[in-house]
Amino acid sequence: MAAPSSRSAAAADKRRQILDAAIRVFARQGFHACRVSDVADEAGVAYGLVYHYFQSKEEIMGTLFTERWQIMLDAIAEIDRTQDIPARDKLYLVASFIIDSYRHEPDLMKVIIVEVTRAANSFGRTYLEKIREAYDMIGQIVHRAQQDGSFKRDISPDFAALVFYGAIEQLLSAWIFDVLPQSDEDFERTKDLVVETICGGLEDPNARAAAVSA
Amino acid sequence: MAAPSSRSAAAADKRRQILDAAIRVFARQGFHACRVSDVADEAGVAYGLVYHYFQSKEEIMGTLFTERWQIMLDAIAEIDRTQDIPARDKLYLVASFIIDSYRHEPDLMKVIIVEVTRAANSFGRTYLEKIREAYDMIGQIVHRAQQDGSFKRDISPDFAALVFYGAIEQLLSAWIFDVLPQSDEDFERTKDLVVETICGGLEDPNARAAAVSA
Amino acid sequence: MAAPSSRSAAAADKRRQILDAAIRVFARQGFHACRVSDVADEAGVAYGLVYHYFQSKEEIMGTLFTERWQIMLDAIAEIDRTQDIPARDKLYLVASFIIDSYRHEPDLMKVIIVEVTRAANSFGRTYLEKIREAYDMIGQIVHRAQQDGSFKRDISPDFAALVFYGAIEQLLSAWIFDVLPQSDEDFERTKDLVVETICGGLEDPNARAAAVSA
Amino acid sequence: MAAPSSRSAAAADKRRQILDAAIRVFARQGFHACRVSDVADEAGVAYGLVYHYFQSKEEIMGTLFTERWQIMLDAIAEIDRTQDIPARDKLYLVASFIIDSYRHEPDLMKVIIVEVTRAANSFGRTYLEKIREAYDMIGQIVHRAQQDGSFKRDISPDFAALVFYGAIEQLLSAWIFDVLPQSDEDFERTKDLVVETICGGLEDPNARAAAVSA
DNA sequence: TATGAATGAGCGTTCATTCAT
DNA sequence: GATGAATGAACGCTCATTCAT
Repeated sequence: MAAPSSRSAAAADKRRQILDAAIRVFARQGFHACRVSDVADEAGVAYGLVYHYFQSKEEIMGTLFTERWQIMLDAIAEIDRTQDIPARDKLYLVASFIIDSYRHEPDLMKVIIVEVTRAANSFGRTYLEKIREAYDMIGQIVHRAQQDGSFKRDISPDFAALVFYGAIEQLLSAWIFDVLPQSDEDFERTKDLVVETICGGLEDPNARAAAVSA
Repeated sequence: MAAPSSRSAAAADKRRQILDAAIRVFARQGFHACRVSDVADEAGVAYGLVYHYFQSKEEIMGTLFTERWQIMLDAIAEIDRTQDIPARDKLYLVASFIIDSYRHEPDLMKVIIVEVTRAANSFGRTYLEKIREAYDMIGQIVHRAQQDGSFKRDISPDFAALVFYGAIEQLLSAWIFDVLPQSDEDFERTKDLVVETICGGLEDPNARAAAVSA
Repeated sequence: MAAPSSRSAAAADKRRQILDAAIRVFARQGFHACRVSDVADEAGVAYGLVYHYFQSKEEIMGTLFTERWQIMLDAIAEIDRTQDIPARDKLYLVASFIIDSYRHEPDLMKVIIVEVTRAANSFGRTYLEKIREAYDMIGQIVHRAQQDGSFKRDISPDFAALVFYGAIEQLLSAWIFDVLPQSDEDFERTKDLVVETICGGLEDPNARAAAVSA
Repeated sequence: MAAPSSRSAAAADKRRQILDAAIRVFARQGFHACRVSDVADEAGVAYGLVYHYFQSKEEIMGTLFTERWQIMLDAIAEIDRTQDIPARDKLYLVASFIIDSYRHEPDLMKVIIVEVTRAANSFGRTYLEKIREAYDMIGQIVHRAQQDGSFKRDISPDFAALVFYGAIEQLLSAWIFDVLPQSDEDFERTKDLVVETICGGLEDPNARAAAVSA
């Protein structure tokens, strides 16, 4: 394909600059605490240009969320589509994708988590349907695992999805709040542990078996 | 008369009226989207009276959170203090207390969850220490269960606490978003299931055993 | 005369307490920057009691000014009435009275100078007539001195009064601003010097005489 | 075209419009009694534009004072720098400059005198150092006159400066209060008289000589 | 007389959005 | 596309004053 004309390429650049600046500013100050001029300043563009590319401050946030969330939805769908791997491994891949997203783009993920998925009074409500698509796909994974007998059937898939996603989001929040260490090793161990906790449970099966047999 | 002096009683009443009104208004409109005058109107008092009892809009929120969160901390401490009941049952009681809090005071719990514990850019940061006290106590319960052998030792107590609390908060969020049914039966089943999921895991132990033995 | 009943005496006490507190508060914070409650707190009385004794915050200021200014007017009138002392000595007595007023009641004088006589946009306008009475009396002293030949006739008495009073007020301002030393000796020397300056002039008469004779 | 670029010229115009409007509004209503919207209305600009050019209402006042006071300081410095004119003539030029400032820009000078130099509790304190620079320069003029023998040495230059400036300010206040006539002739005569009073004194030297010789 | 809770108008400031150039 | 001046509605907070007790 032919490269876009330099004019539109430059335009796309400016638009991207604004979005990238918004990620940093929203992450640093929070959506409500920052001004549109802060975004423009961070992007190094004129105030009014923000309104040339976006209808409103909200639209910037919406663009950031929609772009990124769709990437995650696609990734989960891809994971789910893969045949012949156990549900536990699929959940591991989902956790892995989300945690790596945070690892590689902490500002963007912070913004999405803090300002959208956990903000029930503002964007959370607005993008509820998109957010739920993620839960639904996770629920699908659980559902199939129950069909093939690997997961217990007494926990509804939707419920399991909420618990699984809630656990991951809480871990991301802890990183965002800077109350958990964030080395590469920590990220990797967290992937294992969250899946182990949700799939395997906290209880020691031997202890239980022992208690039963006793 | 048994009633307290009419003066101080009336004063306390007005303060309470304002706090109760704030719960409803914050729950309905969100902290940032509502005005102080909305709270005053809802309480049926003059604008200025709000500032007679509270220094700022923030202080109202802080008062609501601190009051209620302390009740929860006390309840968890009490549960933890009880001897001779299994960790799983302690976690059940914790989940039960939180879920019943929501059941009986949904507006207040909505406000606390949405505006404080999940609001990393505003009150969440401010009250981080208080919030973490809850995680710590849950972590203590897990820690003792690992000591007595009932819980596996390969998951750190702090990690387990985050997962457990995150799961519950996500369930509350689902109710707040009105995407889960909220009958008494639903609340009761949720208590069981969240504990069963976190403690027992999603996987079918028999399937695993079968797979292993196969 | 019989003493007032204890009730009215107590009442007078409270009123006085409020006035004295107002002097301190107005001096410390300024009339506009302080609240009525600051005055009540300083006086150790209930908020509402201030409004029992005074119609408004302005009335407190007015009372303070009127009380004190009248004392000064009476003093100047008394000085002026005295026969057989030179005009220069009368002006010395006037300067002395004002400076001693500041020496003994700096807060009260600060309030009167800063909040009334120099506040052209508020109380200064309101009490203009009372303020001018002081100028007029000083003008009278000058006028008589011109009649008896001790003062030159080419400077109008009103003009001379403005200059004389303006000089004193500027000196008080310097003390209020704390840019001039305030020992008893400083106060005494100032009395002499301000009169010497205004009556005798800054120029060295010998130098002038020498220049003329040269 | 000889005019500056329309953009920056327009911008500068608006800023000037606001400052000029502020002079009129502050003079008419007083700084504290007027609202920012009064200034905007008087300037014929939108409310928010005031905050585009100035950080706060206080900054407008500060800008007006600083601009104008510096002009006066420069003028006094220039007068002081002139060689070979008697101190009395230098003081005449200083008085002349200040009085002409009032004559030509009465609103601005009213604002500066009433809201800054005589407002010990607000701007007066803030700009104390700048205000004192004027006194210091006047004191310098007196100091040199004492060195060359034309002025008596028993009055400290700082003291003389306060008396001189205080006298002028009191005269300006009288004009501001509208209690002195303000024809061109009045302004001119006042220049002479204030210098004659302060330098030559109120007393008739002949009378004194006569008294002494008698 | 004494209290302090109750009232509500008023104002400085912010900032998303628009628009002329 | 790009700029940044211009707009004005909105809101938190203050505080003089009133009033029920």
